[in-house]
Amino acid sequence: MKLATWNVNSLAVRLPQLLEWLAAHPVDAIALQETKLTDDKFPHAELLAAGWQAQWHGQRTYNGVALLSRMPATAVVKNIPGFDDEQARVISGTLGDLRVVGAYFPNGQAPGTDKFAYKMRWMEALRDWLAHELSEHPRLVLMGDFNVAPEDRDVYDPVAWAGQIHCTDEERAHFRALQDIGLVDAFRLFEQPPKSWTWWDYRNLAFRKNQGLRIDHILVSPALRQKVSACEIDKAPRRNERPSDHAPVELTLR
DNA sequence: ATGTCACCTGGTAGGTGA
Repeated sequence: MKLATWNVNSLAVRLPQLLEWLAAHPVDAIALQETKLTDDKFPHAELLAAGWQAQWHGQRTYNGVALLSRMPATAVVKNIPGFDDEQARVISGTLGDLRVVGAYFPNGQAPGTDKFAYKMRWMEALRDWLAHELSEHPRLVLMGDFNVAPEDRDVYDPVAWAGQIHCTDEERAHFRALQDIGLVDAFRLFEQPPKSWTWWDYRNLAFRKNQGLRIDHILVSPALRQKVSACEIDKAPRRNERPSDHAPVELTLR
């Protein structure tokens, strides 16, 4: 069983690259973020023609998430139940005996802003909801663009980024709160190359200089931890012409 | 290098968000 997550930064622009990547990577499901499409514009016919079932939750201009899978997802839930939110950021579904939660965490802009406060509220609501979900779905995967670099080793220049958005103590505390309910960062279950990032700014020749952050993650529940056999970042799509600023992350389960 | 990209409005440029 293989799962993946990818912030495509506009599915309208990136659909050909997504289909190309999926054709070369035999995943069973992929969570997408920043589709930036209203639901009526979602390319479900094109995806179906390529063999992909899809569930989606979009909005105009910003955000938007989707869950593509070879088998149809059941018990689909959009956003965080009980958390009133106009932004489309979460989509969940069941695949076999696996509960999959795909999420696009708020960016947060900068500490002290309203958007940062929203990010903190949102992460707290996600954690509270997932604590309950885990009791009903022991085999659960949370994956997506977390917009949090959990540790200094997830940042190309931790000194320059200290206290900056994605790297603040508050964001990292909320990330640890997800770990406190049992979720495990699958990437860190394995020895990984140093300077492993999932996002590189479009500006400043950041990708060429490998100046990035690891902010896209796949977290697994305790029941799945022993089943994880690999977790890898695929940098290759970041070298495409007109790439997303994020790379996909892939998980292999026994 | 405040260096790009995507999307919107309302156009052939400027603002917002990331």
